[in-house]
Amino acid sequence: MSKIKANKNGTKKDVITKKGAALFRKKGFAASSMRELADNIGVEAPSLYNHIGSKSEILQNICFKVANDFNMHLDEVEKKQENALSKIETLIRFHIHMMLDAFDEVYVANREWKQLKEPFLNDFLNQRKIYEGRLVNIINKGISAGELKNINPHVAVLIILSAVRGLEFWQRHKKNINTTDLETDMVTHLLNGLKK
Amino acid sequence: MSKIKANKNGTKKDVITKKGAALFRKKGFAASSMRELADNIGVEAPSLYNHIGSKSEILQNICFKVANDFNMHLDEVEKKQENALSKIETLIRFHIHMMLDAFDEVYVANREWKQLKEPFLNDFLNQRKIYEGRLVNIINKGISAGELKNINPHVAVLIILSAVRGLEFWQRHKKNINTTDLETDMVTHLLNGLKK
DNA sequence: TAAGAAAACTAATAAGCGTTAGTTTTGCAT
DNA sequence: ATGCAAAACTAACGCTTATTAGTTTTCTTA
Repeated sequence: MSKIKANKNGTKKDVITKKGAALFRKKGFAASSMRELADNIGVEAPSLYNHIGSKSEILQNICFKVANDFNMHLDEVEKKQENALSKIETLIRFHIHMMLDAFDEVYVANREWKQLKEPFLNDFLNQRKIYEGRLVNIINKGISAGELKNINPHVAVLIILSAVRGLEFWQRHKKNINTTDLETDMVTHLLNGLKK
Repeated sequence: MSKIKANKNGTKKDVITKKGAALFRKKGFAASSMRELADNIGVEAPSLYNHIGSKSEILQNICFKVANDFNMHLDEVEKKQENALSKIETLIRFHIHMMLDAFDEVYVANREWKQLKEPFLNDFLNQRKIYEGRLVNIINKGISAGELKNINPHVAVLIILSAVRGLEFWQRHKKNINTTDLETDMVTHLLNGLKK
């Protein structure tokens, strides 16, 4: 068959996307070449075009897959009949897990979305704006219900998202800190900052 | 004289560095071209080479200027005869001010250092490692002195640096939140997380 | 005002880029 | 075994890139 291995868990396109995410994280999208990506896969650059349409399309697939994962999870959380604090905890834990489990993809979606072309750039930014708006809503409801401190919900979202994004540095400190410890530390610290 | 304006506060090289930081922040280093940078300054691309050696040198100047500012400030803080908590507060405030006052430069140093060439890449990473080590030391002393909670100092540094870096999103939310309010909010929140 | 230096310009180069065209190889189904 | 489709290959295109060479303009200074 082909040289690009397509195991049961993914098509060849998936392999390219995965390797692309790893490369783009290491070197940045613009500084990565199709030739280098192909080399990492063990194939010549033009062969990639049997499976993908363009370099930009790889970035699109990465960014929108990540965005979709977060959106879908938020859908579920919103449906639940829980108080705001529980919802926020669930969301924080999901963010942490995404960061640890799909590190390359989340990292690229966070830092390389600028390189998306229109109309995808606009679409992506819009989705993120909406996502953050939904988070703000949850916090607002928590404040109204007397669950949370009367803080600026935008600031709260900013702090939470920033803290979780800090896990981008994770690789550098892996040796010094235990993973599950960090998760619980982070959750409790962030939640304590919100609780009334 | 020349078309590149050199006012009393900066040489022409400084102008190029400043405009470079702005461009690299907006589009990323690798996705920025010398032609576009020259265009932003109002000059042809080859003219830039009367003032700088290479594109890469611009990035080096940005990154090491930022690193130097942080290192020199930390030198001063370490000299002071203060408790750990005060030192940390001073440092947090400095980070926030750097982020707000030299936004483009700090942003680029934070996100585009990967594009540095050797030996500068190694040098930069080394400096950052040492800087973080010194922060860890301050926190460790605070713990020993009974000033701070007995937390993992690496986690503490991670959280502080991440939170401050979150100000990268600042531009998007400027309308919603007051600047000085944010600073005090951030300082108190971060310090409360450390205090015993 | 003339001389010299600083800094702009135009033109060009070599290298690398994403991508296409055309061909050959590979692997599966009959 | 044979035929077909998928996917690899080589070669090459047109474009953009950072940068250099050589020349002209601009400003400073005496």
